[in-house]
Amino acid sequence: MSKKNSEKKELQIAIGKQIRTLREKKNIPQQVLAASCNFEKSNLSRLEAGGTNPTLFTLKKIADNLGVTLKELMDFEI
Amino acid sequence: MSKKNSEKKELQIAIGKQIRTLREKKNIPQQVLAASCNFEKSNLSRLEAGGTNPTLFTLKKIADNLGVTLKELMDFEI
DNA sequence: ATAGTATTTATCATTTATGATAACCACAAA
DNA sequence: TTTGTGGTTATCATAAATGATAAATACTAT
Repeated sequence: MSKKNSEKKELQIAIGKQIRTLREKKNIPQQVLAASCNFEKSNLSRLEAGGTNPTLFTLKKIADNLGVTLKELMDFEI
Repeated sequence: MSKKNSEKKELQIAIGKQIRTLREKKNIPQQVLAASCNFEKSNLSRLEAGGTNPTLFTLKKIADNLGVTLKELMDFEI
């Protein structure tokens, strides 16, 4: 695995944790957040686990449905 | 075109403008930023024009090479 | 006119995010 | 036990982001 790809993976894990943290802070189940974002719970689980490199639009839907701005969603460490 | 897709397009245009604004503020040519991010100038042009919905990793590379945080990169309207 | 720099646009191949479904695990409550 | 809730994991197809190349436009300077 190249350096590039491990950086990518780290980033995915970081955003996943950030989403999970914000979601749990609001006591919203994955199912509920996923539904309001119009995606499957399985796919949100994958995202929170760091399994994908989300697009901006995906992040925007999540931010909106968590009641935070994109800027706030991006406020996490490396 | 669905509402969903026009929202997506608006978002793409907004992030494109934001990247261009930050890049021009630093007087960095597309070519140079693209090279430091390891992608083609043509693809950066496409991105700044709102032609794609970038992934988080792409945004991170751009933020890093513009000398801003992801949070700062996401500080734009809509 | 020519050369150099910056950008745009089009196109095509490849990789990957997302959509979608299903089966599974853990736990608590009836 | 069974039912319900919350979450995970695997898999597959499809849409789309990215990689890569080429050609065109625009503008400046020599």
